[in-house]
Amino acid sequence: MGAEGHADGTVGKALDVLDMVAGFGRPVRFSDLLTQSDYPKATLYRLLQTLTHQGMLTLDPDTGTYALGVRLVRLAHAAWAQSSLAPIARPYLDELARETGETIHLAQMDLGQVLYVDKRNAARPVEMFAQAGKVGPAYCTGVGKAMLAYLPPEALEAALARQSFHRHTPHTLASREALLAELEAIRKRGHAWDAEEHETGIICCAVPILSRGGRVMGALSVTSTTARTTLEALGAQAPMIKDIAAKIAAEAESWRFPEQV
Amino acid sequence: MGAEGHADGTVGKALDVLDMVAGFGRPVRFSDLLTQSDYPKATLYRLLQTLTHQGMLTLDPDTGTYALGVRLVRLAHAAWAQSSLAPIARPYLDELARETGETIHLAQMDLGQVLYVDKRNAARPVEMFAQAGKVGPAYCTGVGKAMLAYLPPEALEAALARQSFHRHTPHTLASREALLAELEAIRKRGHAWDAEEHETGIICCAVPILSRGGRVMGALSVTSTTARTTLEALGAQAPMIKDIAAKIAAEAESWRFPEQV
DNA sequence: AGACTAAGTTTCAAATAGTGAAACCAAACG
DNA sequence: CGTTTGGTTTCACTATTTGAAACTTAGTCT
Repeated sequence: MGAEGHADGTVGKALDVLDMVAGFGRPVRFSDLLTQSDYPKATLYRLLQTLTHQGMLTLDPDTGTYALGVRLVRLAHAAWAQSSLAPIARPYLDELARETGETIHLAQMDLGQVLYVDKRNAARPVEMFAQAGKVGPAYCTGVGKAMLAYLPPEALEAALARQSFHRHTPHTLASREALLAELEAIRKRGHAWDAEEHETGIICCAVPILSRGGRVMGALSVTSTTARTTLEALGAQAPMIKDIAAKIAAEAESWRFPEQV
Repeated sequence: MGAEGHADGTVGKALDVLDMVAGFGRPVRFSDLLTQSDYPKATLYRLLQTLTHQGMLTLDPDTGTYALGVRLVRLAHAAWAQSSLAPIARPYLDELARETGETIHLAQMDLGQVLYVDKRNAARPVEMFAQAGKVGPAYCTGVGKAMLAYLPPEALEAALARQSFHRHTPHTLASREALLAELEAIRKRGHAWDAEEHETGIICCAVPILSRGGRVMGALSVTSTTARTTLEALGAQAPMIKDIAAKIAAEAESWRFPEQV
């Protein structure tokens, strides 16, 4: 993590620092950040000061460590409520979870990565904050591939450039070419598989959530294990998943959902 | 909403804009923001552009409206996990909810306002994102007063300056003086009441979560209704609530929790 | 103790990035 | 078809940001 591309302006740098702090996943000291970043000492120092003053970071005076501030949590609540599909999709996810009894994921695209914005766990009650907000790779997950397949050329290109193509399992499509072929197949088929490409034993069936104009708004998936079911059996559910995705899309449409990269 | 005090530097302004967009609670057009803010057209325009480019905002090309971006959701996940008391307090909240059967709130201080970081609803299962992240007034809520009472002088002063002292109910302490007297009483008593000061019929008992050094880390409250119970009955629970708060504090201490304003 | 080192904070002139009034453009309106 | 409304771009002016280096603590080692 860290070492972002090119941050435009002071704001970009500040946000970059924010990401960096987030990346550590624990309170960090000034010097930790200094070694990570390319910013010179004084610059980084002032950025941290500003962010702290703004409440985006908090500084523990005793240990001299920085952590993400609560202002972020507040902003995020608003972000989740207004900018993600989650609040709209909520009742539909419940329905799908009831119908299938499997794990449900709702995801959106965030800078070439998959961002899970909501989830239903087969057994447990929902625990949102703890689950949503996680990110995952796009090239080897059902939701990721479902979205990639319907991205417009430039956006796809940008997303592909950000894929790492790590071979998680023997089934992972670990090259650009293999992935492109699969995307073509997904467009033909209308839904995406995850055939143990990310984790052995885990399979899923995913469909994109498309606006009327064909814009990718997100993706929806039903996940299970090879122990419990097969790809074919999951595939039988595809029409229902597609149906739910369409309902979500229709409702989101009326909210005129903004474009995702 | 909007019209923040004085934003230091470009970063401050950008974050200010972010807050403003969040404040609307729906996608906003450029001109909506323009009328709200004091920033001149061009400045606001460039800020929006930068934020959009950074993924903190998204711009719907069709409607020309801005909404909070998904990057925030991602950041928030990290913030919630690493910087709030919530993950630590989780099991204790469960315990308290089981014991009391009432609604439980866990809050922290955010720029003079109360930020709810977790919640247990008497009946329903937890629904985090939808509930946490909300803010409320400090001067007329149990958790707010519990925290104010133990703030160091300068921080209290800063917080007081941000209170609006709106008279929500006939019981609201709607002046600085009345509030200060109550804070003194809270310190004596060791816990705070909300005696229908925010909403008629709603009462609660709240205690601060204090670090070993006496720093305010957050507050914990048990809420009920006048229909179901009385302040006195709630007061009987105070020792237990305090006990749980102490446990949370102790565990947080080992994580060396950072200072809150 | 005294000398060394690591970690964080401050300085200051140079350079860059941000500012905002005003001009411009485009689409919607009457 | 001229006008208004809403959004984008320009450009000279300025304030902010920059970062090497100097400085200050607070530990550590001998």
